[in-house]
Amino acid sequence: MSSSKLLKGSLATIVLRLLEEQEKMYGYEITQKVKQLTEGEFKITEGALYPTLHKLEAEGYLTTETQLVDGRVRKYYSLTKEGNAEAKAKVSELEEFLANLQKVLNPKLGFQ
Amino acid sequence: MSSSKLLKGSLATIVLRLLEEQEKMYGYEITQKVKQLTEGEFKITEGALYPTLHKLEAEGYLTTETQLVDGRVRKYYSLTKEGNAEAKAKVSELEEFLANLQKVLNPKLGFQ
DNA sequence: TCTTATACATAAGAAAATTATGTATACTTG
DNA sequence: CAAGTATACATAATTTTCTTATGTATAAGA
Repeated sequence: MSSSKLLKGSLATIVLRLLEEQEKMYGYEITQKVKQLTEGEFKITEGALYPTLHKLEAEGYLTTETQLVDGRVRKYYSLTKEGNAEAKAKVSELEEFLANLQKVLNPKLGFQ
Repeated sequence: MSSSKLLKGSLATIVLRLLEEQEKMYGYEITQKVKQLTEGEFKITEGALYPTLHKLEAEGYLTTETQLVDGRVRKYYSLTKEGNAEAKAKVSELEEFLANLQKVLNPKLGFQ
């Protein structure tokens, strides 16, 4: 994820979350969707995305299906049953993390 | 930061933010403060914290002052003028990042 | 006396990015 | 029609930022 180099470790969660919302997505589509949702702020790099997709597939969370569209290959990814559970787990783990991060960033009440 | 291995890249921001709130803090104190603010959820490891403090000092964002308290050495860190600006910059950068992350995690309205 | 807490530090290794590079097709524009 | 941009995949080298392990040292509590 470029454009801020923050939040390393959230890419897999983002991918899983998007696939909860949309049955099948291919890599390039994911980069464009994230770009669109964040109005250009997040730019997922291919060097980060493809290894992440391959890893999630190797772990059994995603399955693939290749299609030829307009003379170009597209590799569609979908959640497996385990991937669905993993998506829920990762998203709530991330949300808990973000809630705790807020506590540290806004410690107004925490300091006496 | 242990306990979730998420959010790599936010530790320096957390340190700068805490020092905005509290003039002087020493390393161990920072680990305890974060632990307290997150009710034990974030455990900043020394292997992550000390190199981060040293880097921020080398970059001119922090100054140090060593004190001997109860027979033990404490190295207090404070924000420099540049550190103050960097703290504001890093915190708002992180907050923008979090806002964008929310857009991706809750894309209900983004999908047609 | 032994364990836990306080307090610093560094080194080896792992994880997860960035940056660079490569291949290939389709579309647009001068 | 040539060149650049967009689409679409992939991998390798490097960098950043952690975790884990280790080391030193003092103080307090059991």
